[in-house]
Amino acid sequence: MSEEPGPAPSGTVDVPLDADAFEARSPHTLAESDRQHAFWADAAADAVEARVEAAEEAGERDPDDPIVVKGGISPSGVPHLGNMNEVMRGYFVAEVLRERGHEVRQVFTTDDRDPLRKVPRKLADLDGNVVGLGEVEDAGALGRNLGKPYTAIPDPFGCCDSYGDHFSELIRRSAEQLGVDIEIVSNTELYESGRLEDATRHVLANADRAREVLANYQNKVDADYVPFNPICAECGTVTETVTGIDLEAGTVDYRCTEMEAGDTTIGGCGHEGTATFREGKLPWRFEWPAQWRVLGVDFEPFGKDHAEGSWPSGDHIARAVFGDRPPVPMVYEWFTLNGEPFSSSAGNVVLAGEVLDLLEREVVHFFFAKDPKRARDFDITTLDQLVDEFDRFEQVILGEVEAPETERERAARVYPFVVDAVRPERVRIAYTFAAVLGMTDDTDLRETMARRSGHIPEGTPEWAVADALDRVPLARNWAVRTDNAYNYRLAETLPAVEFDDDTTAALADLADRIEADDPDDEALQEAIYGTARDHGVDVGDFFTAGYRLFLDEDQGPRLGPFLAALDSAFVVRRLRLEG
RNA sequence: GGGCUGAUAGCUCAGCCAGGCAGAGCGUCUGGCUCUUAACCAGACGGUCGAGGGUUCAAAUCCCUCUCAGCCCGCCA
Repeated sequence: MSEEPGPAPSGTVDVPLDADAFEARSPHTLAESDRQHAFWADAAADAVEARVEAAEEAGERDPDDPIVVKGGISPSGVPHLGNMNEVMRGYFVAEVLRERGHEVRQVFTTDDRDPLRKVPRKLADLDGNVVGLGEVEDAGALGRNLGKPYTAIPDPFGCCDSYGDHFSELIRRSAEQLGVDIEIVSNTELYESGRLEDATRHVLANADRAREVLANYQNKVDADYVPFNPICAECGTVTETVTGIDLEAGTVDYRCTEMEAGDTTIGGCGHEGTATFREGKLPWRFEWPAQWRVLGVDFEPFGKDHAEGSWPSGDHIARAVFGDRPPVPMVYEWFTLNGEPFSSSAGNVVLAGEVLDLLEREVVHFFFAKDPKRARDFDITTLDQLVDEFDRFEQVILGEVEAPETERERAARVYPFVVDAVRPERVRIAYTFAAVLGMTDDTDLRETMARRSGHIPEGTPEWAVADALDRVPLARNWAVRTDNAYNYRLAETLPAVEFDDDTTAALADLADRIEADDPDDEALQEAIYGTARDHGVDVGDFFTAGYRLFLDEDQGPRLGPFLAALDSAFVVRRLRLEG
């Protein structure tokens, strides 16, 4: 197998093939930004605008074309919150560019032609419920499909056309739940439709150049290396032994040999055949630049794992092999979950949908709007702190609290990208208190308690009341999930209690006072103290008796306002130990 | 071993580009509210800005060295 070396592709003549002479662009775009911004997405947007301008001046790009922001992952398993960086980081840059008057498309490649390299231990159904491998119908089928593209493997849940489609659908749903409109592009579809055919032909036509450049980054590249992996027509695995190339016909000849896949070696079937350029895939290091070319990508964020390997080689290959201008890169740090790395196999995952059962979308956006250069822990036990931080951030921009100049500037710039609309009349119930309100499922009672406690001021518009109360089920879910100090439940029926005679008499007395005067929250609080004193009951013990009676706990929220907010007939009955 | 990125109050984080009094919130403590009770108000406590050195009138900020953590330096993606 030998190719005529041919002339260098246009646009690549000045690009050195040696990595020492090439000098890849640093992907740490934010750190290198020459302008200070309150919001990191502005710094990224500056770089994108500079790229677009340069490309237009060079005649490489039509000024009428929209700017393209891309992200992408393999649909290899459960798409967790950390994976959503690929969606959310690009989203903020896209929104900033839109605000600056650009038309922007946010595309997302699902790299579904990648081969399955190991059997996942955890899967998730389309509703986002994580299940163990053993819980699906034919778990063994996955093991028999090692080495095949995700889109060529049956969906273990039987609901989608393939394994790849299943997890791509989960990614799509997650993005939708986060309120981000992405155009999902199936990599398999790019190959099968022929959209990647020219790029594939180009790489193979310049195979010497491709080899020489990639050899800077990967040791296994030798004279026999062919930058194309055909799919075996016999066994369906992605294989790598190419024995001949026919550029004219757009085919390669191959022999299906064994292939290293992580720790395991996937045996080839030995089949010898011919595959078209649509029946295989480019190796990742070429595929990424090929996607940039075909989709016209201007900006691409990626995790720190790509910063030192894939990015420099991708930058180099785009320029030296394709003669293309690579997109503006941006490295983001990874998240951890509850202090540990996200790990599907260890079960340390949380999906976007699950998070949205605990937090308003705005709060999740707020989390993703923080500086991507910093590794962050998403700690479920302290979500109240995150929400408090968001609430304050909101109060700062609305001028409701004093704050240092820098904090005000940052809030003013970032806030509009985090919320759907800036609504000064909105009301937030403190997250922990919202969790406490979740002690009852009675929504009217929740509202009454929120109003009486001052969390919902007089004159709040109806929509704002409804929005504020929407936090209650979220905070309740959190309290239940973490089983923390805010996990109260209003005792629907009389708990098993035993009080001494003085306490019983005092409770009955308190019932009488409530029945007679219908005291407001402060008056009721006073009445509790007064009653305890009158009957010679220790105040602390009396409060505990109250919490026992209504919550079946030893502690609780401020008792006066709490009881005042409840239906008084119910309170009287309970105090008399009648039910 | 080499490279990249990060480290600021108990916790969550601003400030660093372009040097100018060490900041915010939460938590804690104290006090207030006729009142031990997770909602409210006031105040206080809390710092070797990871360590050391250099430049400078002045360093969290700029430079160098080091420590720790994550990632990359096989293959794959």
